[in-house]
Formats: sequence, C-alpha cells, structure tokens
Amino acid sequence: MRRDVFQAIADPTRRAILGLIVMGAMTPNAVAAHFDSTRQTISKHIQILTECEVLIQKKTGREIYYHFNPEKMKEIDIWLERFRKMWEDSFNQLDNLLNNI
Amino acid sequence: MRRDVFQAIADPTRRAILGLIVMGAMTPNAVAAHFDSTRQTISKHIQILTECEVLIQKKTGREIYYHFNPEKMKEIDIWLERFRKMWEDSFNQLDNLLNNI
DNA sequence: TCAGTTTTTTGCTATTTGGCTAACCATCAA
DNA sequence: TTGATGGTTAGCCAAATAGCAAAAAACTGA
Repeated sequence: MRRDVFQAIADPTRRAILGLIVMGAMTPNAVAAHFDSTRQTISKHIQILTECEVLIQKKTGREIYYHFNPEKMKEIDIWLERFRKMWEDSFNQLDNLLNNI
Repeated sequence: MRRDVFQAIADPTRRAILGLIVMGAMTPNAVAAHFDSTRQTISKHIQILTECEVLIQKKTGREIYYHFNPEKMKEIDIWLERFRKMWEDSFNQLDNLLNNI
C-alpha cells in the first residue's frame, strides 16, 4: 500500500479537505459537513492523509481534532524545487521562444 | 477519465520521467532506457503526462521529442502557495511549540 | 517497393481506488 | 445504566489504474 504525499493530494476531495484544515484544526464531522459524501467516506480520506502524516490527530475527550502538518507538505515543495527554476529562469523563456518559431 | 497534473505526478514512475525530461527533451525510447518497464508502459505514462499538458510533443521526422512544460507544473506551485506560509511563518512555529507541550 | 526502426494502439489481466451501507467502539450527559 | 453523539471499521461494488504482449502505424533509407 503506497502511501506518500503525492498520492494523497491526487484526489480533489482530499485537496479540499487540506484546504479546510489548513485554516484551523477540525473534527471529521465538521469536515464532512462541507461535502456531499458520507462521514465514513470523509473519515477514510482523513485516514489516508493521516497515514502519510500530512495530517496529525489530537484527541480531546471523544473528539479528534486533525491538524495540518506543514513539514510533510514541504516535501512537495522540495520536489518542485528543481522544476521551479524552469519558470523562474529567464533563459528558459528565451528557449521557449526559440522552440515556438 | 480525470486527468490533472496532481493525478499525473501521483505515480513515482511519472515523477521520475519528469525528472529526466526537465534536463532536456527526450524521445520515448530514450526515456524507456532508464527504466525496467517496457517501452509500451513508458509510452503510456508519457501519454498521460502529455494529456494533462505537463509534457509537450514535438515531432521531428519519425522521432517525437517530449519537452517539459513549466506552465503546467506551475499550477502545483500555485496550489501550494496557501500552504507554504505555514512553514515560512514564524508564528506557526510558535504555534507548533505550544501544541507540543 | 521493401525491410527495419520508432512509436502508438489494442486487447487483456490484476490491483487499487472511491464510494456506499451497516455494524461497531468510545465517550458524554441524563 | 441508557440513550445520544463522535468516530472508525468491515464488507461490498463499480470504475479506474498500471502493467504486459502483440499488433498496427508511421516514417527512413536502400
């Protein structure tokens, strides 16, 4: 069972969940209220996000608050690093120009 | 058939292909030489990357050179933007500290 | 034209995924 | 203790995915 951050953010629902939780820690029920899917389905998505540690759970009583973990998301940013220079590099823009002749 | 950049980079083989092609445009055969998979399988991966426009094909004779398209990859960078402040923000580091008490 | 090369397309598998319902724990408040 | 609430797990299904082998295109060069 491959469970890395890249696979985690491949699903649009999971990206939306991350977009919610980054605003502030939430319980699964609170998250599910924003979607049409059942609580069970959302719970599964949250579980996948937790398994690859992009979310961290903190139990308080019977409620579980899920927090966003910046460190894991950073991995994507780091991977993106070597590609980023392609759109920041002005030489590349010249290269694109030449290729489009 | 969902075909976006996020789904495209979910597969480790496709990430590796992108890592190769960003160094310089390549033909499918040249790409396949770097992997254990068959040429057909690599061709399919390249096709998926092309469908979501993270690769662009340029035919020269009977050879097809695949080029990296920075613009599409940029979409990931843009999506990441709102999360990025979480690991750049010094207040968040304080927040992490408080949560770990 | 014809043989050879490069690349894609076409089935065909096995596995994974995302979604559901129903059942199951754990905890809170009467 | 008992019912309600918060959350996960189990079992099932349809669709998508990744991989392969084999066939078909498309082009090159003799």
